[in-house]
Amino acid sequence: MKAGLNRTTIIEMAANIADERGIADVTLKVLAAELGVKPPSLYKHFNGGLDELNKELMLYGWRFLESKITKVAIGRAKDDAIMAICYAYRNFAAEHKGLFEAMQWYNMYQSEEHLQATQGMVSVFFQVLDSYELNEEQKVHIVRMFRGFLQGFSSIESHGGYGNPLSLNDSFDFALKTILNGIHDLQGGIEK
Amino acid sequence: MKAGLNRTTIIEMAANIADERGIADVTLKVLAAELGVKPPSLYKHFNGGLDELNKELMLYGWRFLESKITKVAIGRAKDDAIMAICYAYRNFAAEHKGLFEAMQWYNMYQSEEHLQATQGMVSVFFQVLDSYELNEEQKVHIVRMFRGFLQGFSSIESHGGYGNPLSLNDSFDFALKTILNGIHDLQGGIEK
DNA sequence: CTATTTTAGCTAATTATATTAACCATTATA
DNA sequence: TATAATGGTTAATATAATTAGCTAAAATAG
Repeated sequence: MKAGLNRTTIIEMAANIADERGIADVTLKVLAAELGVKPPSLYKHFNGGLDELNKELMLYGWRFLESKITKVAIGRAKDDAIMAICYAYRNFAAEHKGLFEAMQWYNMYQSEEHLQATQGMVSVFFQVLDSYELNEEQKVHIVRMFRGFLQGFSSIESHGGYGNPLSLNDSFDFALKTILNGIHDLQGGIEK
Repeated sequence: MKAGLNRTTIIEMAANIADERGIADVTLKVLAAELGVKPPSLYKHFNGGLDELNKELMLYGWRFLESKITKVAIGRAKDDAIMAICYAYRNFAAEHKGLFEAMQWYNMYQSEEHLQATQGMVSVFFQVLDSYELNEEQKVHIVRMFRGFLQGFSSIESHGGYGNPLSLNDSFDFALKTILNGIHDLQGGIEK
C-alpha cells in the first residue's frame, strides 16, 4: 500500500498518456507502469478493467470539455457567446488530441452514457440560443448542426485530414459565420 | 490451397464483419474463421497483419463512398448536386456503420494515406462548386465545412448521440439549407 | 509432359496483454 | 486493541497477434 491511487488520478494519467503518446498506448500495462504499480492493481479501482477505464476516460473528457465551454460562455451573449464556445471546443480538441479521440471513439458501445456525457455541452448551447428569437425545433436543429460540424471539423483537423495549405482558422471562422448567418435569417435577420 | 483468397475478398469480408457484428470483431481470428481459414494464413495476403488490413479497410471505405458520391452527382448541378452528395454520404454512413467507423478510426495513424483516400470525395465537391461564382479560397472553406459537418453529424447520428426525438432528417436538411444559404450569400445571392 | 519454383495454406511455438485467483500488509474502524 | 476493509502483490490463465518452419497444389520453365 504505497501508491495511493484513486479513480481520478488513474483517469488523469490515462488522459495524459492518450495526449502524449497516443490513444493506442492507453493500456493497463503502460498505465500501471506510469503509475508505479502492477497491472492487476488497477482492477481494485476499475472492476470492469480496461473497458470501464476507457468509458470513464470518455466521460471525463466530455465533462472536461463542458467545463471549458461553460467558462468561456460566461459574460458573453448571442453570436459572441457561440463563437467563444466553438473556439473553446476546437482548442480543446487541438490541445487534447488523444483525449478527444477517446471521447469519439468509445462512444459506440455506450451510447446511453455518451448521451448523458454530452448533455452538459448541449445545455450550454441551448442556454445561449434562448436569447435568440427561435422556436424549440429550430434550436434543436441548430445545436445538432453545431455539434456535427464541431466534432467533424475538429476531428479531421486534428488528424491532418485537411490537405490544402489554406488557413484552417479562416475555414473555421468562415463556417461559423455561415451558420450564424443561417440563424439570423430565421429571425428578423437584425439582432446579433 | 483451397480457399482461393485474395486481398479484395478479405477486405470485403472485413467490411461485412464490421457492419454486421461491429468493428470490435474485425480481428484476425474472426476474419479467418469467416473465410474458412486459419489466422496465420492471412499474413500471406497482408504482410503487415491486422494493422495493414485495417488500413486497407479504411481506404476501401473511402473509395466506396467516393463511388457512391460520384454516382449521385451525375446529371445534377449546383444545390441539387450538393444535396444529393450529402444525402449519399449520410446514407452510406447509416448503411455501413462499421465500415464508416473504420474509416474514421484508422485515420489517426495514417494521415498521409487518409489524405489520398479522401481526395476523390473532395474532388467531386470541387467539381460541383465550380459552377458557382466562387473564388478558390471560398471553395476550400466550403468543402471543409461540408466535410466537417457530414463526418460529425453522421458519426453522432450513427452512434445514437443525438438524444432529442426530433426528426434527424429535418435537422440534416436544415443544416444543408443553412450552408447553401451561406454559399448563395457569397454570390449575388440569386442563382441556385 | 515433366521438373521446378512459387504460392497459399497449415501446425506449432512465441509474445503480448488482459484478466483472475490467491495472498498479504497497512489502514481504518468497531 | 482486535478486526475488517483496502489497495497492493505475485502467480496462473486466456485470448489474440504474430513468427517460423513445413507442405501440397498450382503455375511455369524447359
